[in-house]
This record gives sequence, C-alpha cells and structure tokens, in this order.
Amino acid sequence: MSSSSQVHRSLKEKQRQEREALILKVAEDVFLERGYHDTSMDEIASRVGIAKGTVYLHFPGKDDLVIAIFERDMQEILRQMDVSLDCQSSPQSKLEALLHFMYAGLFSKRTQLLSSIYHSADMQRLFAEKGSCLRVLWDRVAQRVAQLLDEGKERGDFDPTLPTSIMTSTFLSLLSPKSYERLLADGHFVPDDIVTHTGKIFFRGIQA
Amino acid sequence: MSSSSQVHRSLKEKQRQEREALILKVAEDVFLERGYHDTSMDEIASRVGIAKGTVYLHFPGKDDLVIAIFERDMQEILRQMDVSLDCQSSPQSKLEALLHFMYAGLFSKRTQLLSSIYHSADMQRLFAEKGSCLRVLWDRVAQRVAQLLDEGKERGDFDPTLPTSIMTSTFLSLLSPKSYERLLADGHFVPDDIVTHTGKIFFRGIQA
Amino acid sequence: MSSSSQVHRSLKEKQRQEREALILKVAEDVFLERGYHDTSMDEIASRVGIAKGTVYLHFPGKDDLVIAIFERDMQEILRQMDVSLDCQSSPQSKLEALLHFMYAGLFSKRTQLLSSIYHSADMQRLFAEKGSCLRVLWDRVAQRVAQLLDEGKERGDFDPTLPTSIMTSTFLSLLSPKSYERLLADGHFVPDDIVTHTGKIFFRGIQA
Amino acid sequence: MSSSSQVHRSLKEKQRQEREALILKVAEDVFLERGYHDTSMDEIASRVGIAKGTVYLHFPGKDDLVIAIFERDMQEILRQMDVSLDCQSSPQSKLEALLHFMYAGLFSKRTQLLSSIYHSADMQRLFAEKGSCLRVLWDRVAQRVAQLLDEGKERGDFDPTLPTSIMTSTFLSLLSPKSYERLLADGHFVPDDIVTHTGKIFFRGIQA
DNA sequence: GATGAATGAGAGTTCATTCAT
DNA sequence: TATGAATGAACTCTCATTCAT
Repeated sequence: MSSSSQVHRSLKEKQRQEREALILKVAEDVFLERGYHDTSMDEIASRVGIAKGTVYLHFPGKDDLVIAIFERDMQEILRQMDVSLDCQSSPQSKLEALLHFMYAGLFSKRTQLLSSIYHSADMQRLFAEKGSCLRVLWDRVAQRVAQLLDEGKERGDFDPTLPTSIMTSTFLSLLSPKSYERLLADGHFVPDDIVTHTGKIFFRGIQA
Repeated sequence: MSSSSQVHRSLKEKQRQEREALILKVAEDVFLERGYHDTSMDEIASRVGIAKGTVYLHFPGKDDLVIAIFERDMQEILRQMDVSLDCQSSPQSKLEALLHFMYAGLFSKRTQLLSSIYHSADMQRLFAEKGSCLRVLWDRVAQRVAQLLDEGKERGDFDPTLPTSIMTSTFLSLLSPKSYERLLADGHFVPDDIVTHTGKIFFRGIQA
Repeated sequence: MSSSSQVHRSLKEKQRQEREALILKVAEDVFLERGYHDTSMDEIASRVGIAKGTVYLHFPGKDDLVIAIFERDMQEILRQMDVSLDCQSSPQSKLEALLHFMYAGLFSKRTQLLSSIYHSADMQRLFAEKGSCLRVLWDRVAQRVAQLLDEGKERGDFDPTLPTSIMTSTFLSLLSPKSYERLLADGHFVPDDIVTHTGKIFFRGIQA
Repeated sequence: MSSSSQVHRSLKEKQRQEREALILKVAEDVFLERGYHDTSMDEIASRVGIAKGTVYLHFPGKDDLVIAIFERDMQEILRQMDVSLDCQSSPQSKLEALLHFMYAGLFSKRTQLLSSIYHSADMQRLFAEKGSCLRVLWDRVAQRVAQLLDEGKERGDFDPTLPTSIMTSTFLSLLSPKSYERLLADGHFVPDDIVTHTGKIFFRGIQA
C-alpha cells in the first residue's frame, strides 16, 4: 500500500510537472506572438486548455511565468554548453557548436524570446526585482564563453590584444533574432548557412 | 494684414513643430526609462508641461508616438550616413564612422531605444499595422550599408565570398545595447574603445 | 456484529462531532483575528489540519460556518442563563452574573465575535437568508433578560416606569467589544472592574 | 478676465466638491445596505450615475472611501458637539443633546454605518494601516465626552467614585444600532422616546 | 469518507482615448 | 487651440465551491 501510494504520488507529481512544462511552453509561444503585455493570462490558460486559476496554482503571477521561462532556457543553454564542451575539441569549434545550437537548432525560437525579453526596458525592472537568480545564470553563460575565448587565446588561436570581455559581448550579440528572421525571410539562406557565415566573420575577426 | 497673418501663421507653425519635437524628445526619454507599456500618456504630457489632450493634437495615439520616434531616428541616421559618405573616403571608414555615430556618439541613447523597440514582440505587431513607412526607411538604411559593403568588395577590401546581406545584417546587430551597457558598467572601457574594438573584429572578419 | 458495528458507528459519529466542534473553534479564532471576508476556507482547513473539502462535508458553505458559530454561542449563553437562574437569588444578581459571564469570563472572546458579526451589515443579509433559527435564539435570550427585568419590577427592585424592552436592549448593548478592549488596553482596569462598574451604572439607572 | 477665470475655477471646484460629497453619500448608503465587502465599486459608480473610473479620480481606492466617510462623520459629530456646548447649559443636557443628535436626529443612519465599521474586524486592520487620523478624531470625541463628564462631577451632578473612562465608554456604547432598530421595528416607540429613556437610565446610573 | 487540484465568476484598479468647455 | 475630467474596456489576481480520485 505504501508502494502503491508512492507510485500514485510520483504519478501525480509527474503529471504536475508535465502540465507546468506545458504552461511554460504555451506561454513562451504566446509571449513570442503577442509580446508580454499584450498577452493575457486568459489567453495562456485557454490555449493550454485549463482555467485561468489553474495557471496560478503553478506560477504565482504573470511575472513569474516570464522568469521561469527565462530560467528554464538559461539552464538549457548551460546544459548544451556542457555537451559542446565534451563533443568538440577546440575552443572555436565549441563556440561554433553553441552558435548553431542557439540560432540554427531547435533552440532558435527560444533565443528569440530570450532576446526580446532581455532587451525590453520593462523586463529589466522585473528582473531587478524578482529575477535575482537570472543574473547569476546569465553571468555563468557569459563566463563560460569568456573561458573558451581565453583558452583560445592561450592556444594562440585568438588575438590576445582584443579584450576578452569585448569578444564575449560581441559573440553574444552576433545574431539578433530580427536580422536573422529577415535573412531567412529573404529565402536565400537556410539557418545553418547564416550561422556559418556569421561565425566565419566573427572567428576571422578574432583570430590571432 | 495678409503678410502679418502669414507671419503669424508661420510663427504658430514653428511653435507647433517645436512642441512636437519636444514631445518626441520627452517621450523618447520616458520610454527608455520605463519601457513602452509602463509609460503613461499622463507622464509624458506632464513632463512636457502640457495637458494630456494636447499630446493627442499632435499624435493620434500612443502607438504613433513610438512610430514617430522611430521614423525621426531613422531619418537622422540616413542624414548622418550622407555626412559620412562625404567626409570619409573608403567604405570601411564610412562604416566605421557610422558605427561610432550610433554607439559612441550623441546618438547612442537613441540607438538603445531603437533597438529595444525593434526587438520587442509587441512593437512588431504595431509596425505591421501602422508603420508601413518604417520598413521602407529601415530598408533604405540597410541598403546603404549594403552598398558600402559592395563597394568595399569591388575595391578588393572585403571578402567577396561572403554574402552581402549577411555582412549587412551582422554589421547592424554588432552591438546590442545591453551588452554595450554591461561593458560600460564594468568600467574598463569608454564608449569609443568598445566601438573601436568591435569594429576591428568585424572588419577583420570580412576583409578580403 | 450488529453491536460491534453500532459501537463503530457511534465512535465514528463521536469523532465526527469532535471534528465539527474543532472546525467551529478554529473558525471562530480566525474570524476574530482576520474578520469574515479576510478569512479563507483554506486558512481554516489548514489550521484544523484537514483538507479544504473536508470542511464542506461538515458545513455546506462559509456562511453556514458563521451561522453555526453564532448558534452554538447562543445556545451556550442560554445554558449559562439557566445556571445563573439557579445559582443566584435576585433578578439583579442573576443579570450581574450573566454580565460577568459574557464580558469578564471565558466567554468574553466569543462575545466579541458575536458582537462584530451582529453589527456588520453584510452578516445581516446572511442571517435574513439562512439564519432563520438565529432570530429565534436571540429572541429567547432577550426574552429571558426581559423576564428577569420584569421579575425585578414586580419585586419593586427596578423602576416600573421604564419600558422593559428598552431596559433589555440597553442591557444587551451595555458593553461594546471595542470600548471594552480600549479600556483594557489603557491598563487601568481588569475585566471584572469594568463589568462591575458598568453594571453599577446600569442597575442604579434602572432601580426603583 | 482674471476674475472670470477665477469664478470659473471656483465653479469647477465647487462642482467637484459637490460630486465628491455625492459619491460619499451614495457610498455610505450602499455600504449600509450591502456591507463593505459586498459592495462593488461598480455599484457605487452606477448609483451615482458616473463611470467606475471617475470614482477613482476622487478617491484613490475603495479603502479610502470608507475612511473618508468615517472622517467626514467624525468631523460632523465634533461640529455638533460644539453646537451642543453652546446651546445647552449643564453637562448633562449637553450630553443628552449629543445623544439625540446621534440616535434620534438626522445623523442616526450615519451612526449605524459608523458603528458597523467601527466594530468589524477587517476594518480595524484597514484603519491601522491607512486611517491614522481617524484615531485622533475618535479620541477627540471621547475626550470631549470625558470633559463633560468631569465637569458634571465637579458640579456635583455625577458620581465622583465612577471612573470617567468607564462612564465615557458606557456613554458611547449606550445604543447599538441594531438594538435600536429592533426597538423601532417593534413599533412601540419613536426614536426620541428610545433615546430619552436610555439617557434616563444612563444619567440616573451615574448621578451623584 | 477524505482529499486538494481545478474551476470561473467577480473583484479592484489602470489608463489610452474622447470631448465639452 | 488647449484642457483635463470623464470614460469603460481590459487587465491581473482571489477564493468559495466542486468533484474525480
């Protein structure tokens, strides 16, 4: 009986997490389509197929939804960076892999939201108040990029006269989602082409 | 009397335009501080020192304020590009001048707003509905950059194997306001340094 | 087996009533602390240590909780009046005993809730709809007080020219919980003092 | 022109104050009928004949409406006390006048609201947060009553062995609106009778 | 019987926009 | 022309109540 109840518990818990993930996914979509302010909790709930109040059982407010999305995505990026670190040998190939993951891979849609959140002025205030951990996550991402760049410098791959912080920052803003979208819309390129070319510019730009 | 009335007219008209410019300037400031949605028409009006209704005599809605700001800034950029075209000789130095104008010069604050507007999802819808002319302006900017890049290619300065559209898009997203701000906040750099280094990466990246 | 099941039944029933009493007691506390509207069913349930739904197995709604509390307290008052009737000899000493019971005794906290419920406008509607029996109980209390006053009149203790109904009503509103609390907070008096003095004013006021 | 504009101003201001008073009056009515929590801002607004938003131009929130009502009524009571002080000679007749004003006069309906507000547990918290000035006003009322009672004591009218604070508190809770209503509903008395009789009990109770 | 996740009506509040003055 | 009081749609969030497990 104890075992059965435990199974039951974990089933409930699993369903709960699945739903929570579903809410996040839907919220992400709607935020991307309509923007944060033009998205109502009603819209999110009805798209998920649940009642408005149910969303509040998972997230205490609209703010927290964005923050949760941001956090989840950052974690995913960090995870992916670990994967890249293992699969690739040189710092450059690791960074290239990251670039593809974020802009050409399955993550590209999320990158858009991340970027639009990260750039809008109103979200900044929100993060200042509630998203203390996000800063940490973001810094961790930036740090890993910086580490890779430093490694590359030491190996003599990258130009040691360029400040690492500026290289990092340039890397992280290499592709703005909008320009990217525009290029895709033109129809001359597939995602991988764009990322490859952009990466080429960057790595030639920083090479020793 | 006809002359007097005409003078009167033109005086009124001048005052009107001055006020319109003032509203735009103030709106720009507040949008940057608070973000679009967290800025109320009341706040803008009271900062300008006029009544809320008066703002509506100049701009039909809050949306149109953003669009007008965007448009004004784009015109300014286009004007500045013409200046650069005249003052500088090589395509690269022209593009460098543009980079400095937008990120290190007086225009850098506006660039921030432009960028945050351009990236946020809710503004996209707005532009789709109302800002048909903005697309044209933006395309004109992109075209001039592309022209300069093509010129550079023809002169043998830039790598002809890189697609111009990708070079253009990379150029236009070189500096995201947030990374830029972050770098400045660190205190290791002055604006000019950042832009110079970033430009260096870009131009080495695209050189023949 | 019939006997065993009966025992089982009555045990269950006893537990049920104990829990019902516990719910009432907790609800009373919370209503006093937070007020009716600022108290959620969740709070009550979690303070009792049961699930929200379980409260609804005992009381059909939040309203009914208040009514049940009111009813229970009225019954308690009626019971106490019977006790007073037996223990004391003169009508005055009986009324004095009642006064102490309600304001200085263990019942004083309940008197507060009773009073705040009785006076608030929203509870009136509730009573009008659901609490038909409460009127009866309240009237019975008032009647007994009136009886004691009439007895006193007949004995020549109380002024026969004062209408009994007005004496009754004055007696019942002698101490409002707030004034009472205020006096206690001042620190000059203990509950018994306050009640004694107030009683003195009343009984001198009505004496023949 | 200055004069005309001034007149215009004062007209506007007068209209504004009239409307504000109307809102207060209507809110008072509705709060009395439905209670604070069961009254919606919509209901108040629509009864006044204005839009919901307009109410917020006069009062920053629902809370503030109650507080404003309370404050207004307290001021009115204080004003009336001054009138009584002038018109009547003895402390007792002054207190009697006050009693009639609050329970038998035009103010009796307001006394009900005042009382129901004053006694409900949720309003207490509200006052603790926002209504700091109300405490002051209430204390001033209590003080004046206490003064009159002290005067009476000095003149040898009232019993000097009774603590003034208890006499004050008894005076202020002499008539609870509910008992009062009940007595009226019975149909045996007119308001003046009730107040007269109740006063009689009180003053005989405290006489020297 | 007991649970607590799900519901959804309804609350207070904001603010872009209008229009009588 | 300039004003700012008035509007009311739309928002986020709460919580009494229900019901499948």
